[in-house]
Amino acid sequence: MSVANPSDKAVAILNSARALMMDRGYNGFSFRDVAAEVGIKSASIHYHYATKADLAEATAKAYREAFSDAMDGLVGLDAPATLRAYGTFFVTTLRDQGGLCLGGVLAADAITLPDQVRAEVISFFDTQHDWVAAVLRKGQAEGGIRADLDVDTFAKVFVSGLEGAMMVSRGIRQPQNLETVLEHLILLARP
Amino acid sequence: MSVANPSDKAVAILNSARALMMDRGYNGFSFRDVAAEVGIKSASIHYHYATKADLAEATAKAYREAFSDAMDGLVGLDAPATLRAYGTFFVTTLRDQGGLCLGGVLAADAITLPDQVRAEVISFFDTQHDWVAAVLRKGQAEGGIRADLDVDTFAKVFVSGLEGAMMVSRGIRQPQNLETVLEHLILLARP
DNA sequence: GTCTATACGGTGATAGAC
DNA sequence: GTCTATCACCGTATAGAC
Repeated sequence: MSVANPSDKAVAILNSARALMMDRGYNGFSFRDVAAEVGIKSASIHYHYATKADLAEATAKAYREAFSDAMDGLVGLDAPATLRAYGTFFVTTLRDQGGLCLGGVLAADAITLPDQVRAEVISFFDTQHDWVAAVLRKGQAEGGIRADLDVDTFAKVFVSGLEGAMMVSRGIRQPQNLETVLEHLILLARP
Repeated sequence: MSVANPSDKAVAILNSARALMMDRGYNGFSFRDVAAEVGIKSASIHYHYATKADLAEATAKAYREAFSDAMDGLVGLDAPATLRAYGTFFVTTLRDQGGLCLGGVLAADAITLPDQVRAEVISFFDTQHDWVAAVLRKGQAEGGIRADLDVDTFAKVFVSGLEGAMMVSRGIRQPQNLETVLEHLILLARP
């Protein structure tokens, strides 16, 4: 059922673009790739998204919002467990889809991105850094996080550590390396 | 002077390919880009390197060897200072050339890489992890590194943290963020 | 060693029929 | 909304003259 507002096809295109970009980056996917997955012709995609920049921008925005919703769903856990659940988003993506974080992929491609997509990347990491820092701050108050930690800086180490570990782990064909890095990062934050 | 063994042009092509790949990734540079920089036609590149895969492989191999030589030059420093000098390789690359580590860029592009290039990526990170772990182990013996640290795991956190921070820092247009992450990683390793 | 010329597939994008 | 047809590139790669 459901009335399907922004058109089912538009959503299908967005999902396909997201999966392809997480796998191969902005320069590694084409309208024809998306068309083949969705079951339409590449020309038809332009009806929903005028340009590749528009498609990538919409994809990045939807990803950022969905990621924020997922983070907001992490309640009722102490700080270390929250960090673990957050990191498990990355672990699951790599293990189940073989893909990277869309934010990280686009950051790597940043130089070649249209401005509007680049702006989404900046917004994505601002959100991530702020959210992780807030978790750490609460953890310090509860005693689960080292009291002498600079939370804003450690948040950046944590996020960049996970992003880098995703790429390196996939690159060296050792996906389980990501989990190792995640657990060690959490360990470093504990008292 | 100098007799110039592997042909000056071949070296110039390699250097151009390295800079372009560090900036835009494997799928973001072309034979025509290299040709324009070196001052020849793109067809002439094929005389030195038959295919793009061959060129990328040779570039990655030269990068890995040059990086190893640079690491071997870091002697006479204690462990924290060695880690700082190592991390400064990354900081300098980002600040002076605006480029990323070639290993990290290729890891991000790993899915789309020819096998021979992918193999170089694996070799690169094996070298990095082993070298950093050895520095940490020596540091533990000297007392400059936390004795309870799992050096093999922290080495991976350190390398992935720098790789991720390079991409994120450039992506959000805050290159100085890389230095912040580097210093914090060193701090976390100290007793 | 480098050139010109060219082959040939992939790419984003548009026009216009249905 | 989706299609076919087409465009104007750009990509790697090759053949053969110089």
